[in-house]
Amino acid sequence: MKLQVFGKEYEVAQGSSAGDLLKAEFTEDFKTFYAVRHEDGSLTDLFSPIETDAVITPVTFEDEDGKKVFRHSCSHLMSMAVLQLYPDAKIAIGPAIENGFYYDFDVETPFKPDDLPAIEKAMDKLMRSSLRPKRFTLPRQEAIALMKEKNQPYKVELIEDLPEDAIISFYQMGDFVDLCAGPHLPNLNYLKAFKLTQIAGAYWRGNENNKMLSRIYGTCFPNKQALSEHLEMVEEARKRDHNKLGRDLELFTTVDVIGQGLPIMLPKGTVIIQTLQRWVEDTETKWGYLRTKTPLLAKRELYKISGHWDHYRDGMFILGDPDDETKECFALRPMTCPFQYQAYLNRSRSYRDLPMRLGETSTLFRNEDSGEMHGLIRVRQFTISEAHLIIRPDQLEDEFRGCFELANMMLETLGLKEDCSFQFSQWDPANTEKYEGTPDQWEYAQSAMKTILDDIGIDYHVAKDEAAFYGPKLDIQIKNVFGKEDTLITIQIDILLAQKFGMEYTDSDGQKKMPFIIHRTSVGCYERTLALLIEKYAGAFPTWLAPVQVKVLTITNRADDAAKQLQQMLLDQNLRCELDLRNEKIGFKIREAQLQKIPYMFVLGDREAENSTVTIRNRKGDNLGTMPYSEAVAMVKKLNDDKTID
RNA sequence: GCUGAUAUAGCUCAGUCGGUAGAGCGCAUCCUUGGUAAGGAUGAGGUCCCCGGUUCGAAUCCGGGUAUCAGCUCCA
Repeated sequence: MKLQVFGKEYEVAQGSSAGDLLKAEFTEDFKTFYAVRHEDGSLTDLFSPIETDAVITPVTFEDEDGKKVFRHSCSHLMSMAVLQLYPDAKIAIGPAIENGFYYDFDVETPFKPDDLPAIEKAMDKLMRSSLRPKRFTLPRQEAIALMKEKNQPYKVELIEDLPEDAIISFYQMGDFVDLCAGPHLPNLNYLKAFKLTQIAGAYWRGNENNKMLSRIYGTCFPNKQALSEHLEMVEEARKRDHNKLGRDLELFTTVDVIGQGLPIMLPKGTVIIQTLQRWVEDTETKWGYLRTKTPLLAKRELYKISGHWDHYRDGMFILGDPDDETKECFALRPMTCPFQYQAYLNRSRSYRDLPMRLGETSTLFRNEDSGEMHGLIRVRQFTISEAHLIIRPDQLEDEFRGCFELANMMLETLGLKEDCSFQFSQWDPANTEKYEGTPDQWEYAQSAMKTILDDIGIDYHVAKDEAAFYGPKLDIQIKNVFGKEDTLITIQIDILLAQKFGMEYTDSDGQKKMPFIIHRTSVGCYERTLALLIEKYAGAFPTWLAPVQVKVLTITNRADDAAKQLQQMLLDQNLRCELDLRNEKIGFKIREAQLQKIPYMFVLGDREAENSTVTIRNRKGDNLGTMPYSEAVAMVKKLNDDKTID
């Protein structure tokens, strides 16, 4: 039998394993090999016998697949340790994930953080026992019988869901047997550096109607140093967490009497949001948008027309009894669409009026479940730069492209572009109760969007069953500091709602026709955008966004009048400036300004004041030299106006 | 909504066995008026998250709520 590794061919005996060969030929590297990948991409264990000629590549920790094998093996190790300590535990699933692994258990009382050290200790002991896993397969009925015998009902359920002809494989280490497709490390003693990181509840099979299991998360690395480096990195990332940093920098706060998901923007946070908002509104105006200002609430009847009453009632704040048809009932708006359509419907429209781009800085209310809120990322009231473009069908491509370009320009200006990815959110034909419209209409809208996206040439991934109920979306996704992904910007094609609202235009041929609508945002909702900016810049915002752009520090109070004069010069240029006239040492004042992450410090003593000059320091503390007031002000003014990412 | 954890001064935290609370930083006042990472002194500041219960007595024990955090689920 022939095995080809790293382009070289070896003759091996029938029934020997890839590991046997690798161990003999690559003694030095052998310990870094975790499993092998075959030409078709499939993975097998190092210790499984090879049945046919094959071309194999060893996978290592550097390899995504290798990481998975490594960490999945560690989840088995943990599961083994848990069963040792809690023999009655029922084991569910235990995959490798992005930075580690988890395993779900059904136990009498959920695990507590205090339980983890004991589990880690048991894992350590098992690791040192140098157990080698053994793989075997069973026919379906025997597989079920084995798992019943081991009293593992979740595994029985998993096997029952496998196809009739599936090969059902198990891995055994001592008494511990787990249903598993593999592959696994050849020996437990590879797992020298692991750490159990947290405990959480998680529904069996991710369905909230199922029982909640107790999940233990962990991570592992090939050596202790890599593990501690990783843990340190996570710790560093936590320091950028907007929910902590944003409060420390006095950008926002929350109060329990106001309620969950309802942050209070403090003056500094408000300045950033206001700066963003003015920029977005001005830019949209330049790009041909008109603006509306529509009510924050409406009678239930409006939402019945739009479909929100049927599709989104649970997510709305309702004022009044929704079931009493004899009385008025209002709801706070969860989006602006049906309100803005009324502006279009104000009079009859001609094809010459289109495209009509209606923008609104709109505050929305969504009644999220209590556990969903997170800092400024997920809130119950937020403000979004929303717009609806009412267009003729022949304008769809140009207008969609325009929306994309606008969003792209804004992401670039904010410096967030490099962190974004694109998601094409489509409907699910199998889940029709969630969506309005016919399959033909969806087919039309989705293929139109696909053509445009392919034409623009962006890299996107398709997400089924993620569309809006009225149409497909291009979602621009961004990851926060913990790697959790959220939608920042969305551009949606809607060929359904115009009809519901009786929106039409008179075409050049005199016929009444139905317009298409593009729903879109240009930057994400301001709260979420602020959160991401805090994390992106670790609170050290580009000068144009910084809540305080310049702090004027005096070395002696003899410079106070000059400092006030300098501040006024900055304020006259619409720059944001604070004074620090306290009788503190200048080093102390500089340090404090640095902690506040203020981009520029203008340091003023009486010697400078005499000549109307000032010494400039940046937020790192670097001395940028001494220059006349006018020059210093102009420098900041330029950064501000150019929206430079400095 | 679900599982778990947490809640003490503006912030970070300590508070033993149930006996009405402390530190550092910050803040205020005064001294210091200076040259690049914490000058000195003095002082103010607490509904120990809220409501109930047990107790002679609750920050502490019990129940219920609220908020915050992590994760799950959800995010039209």
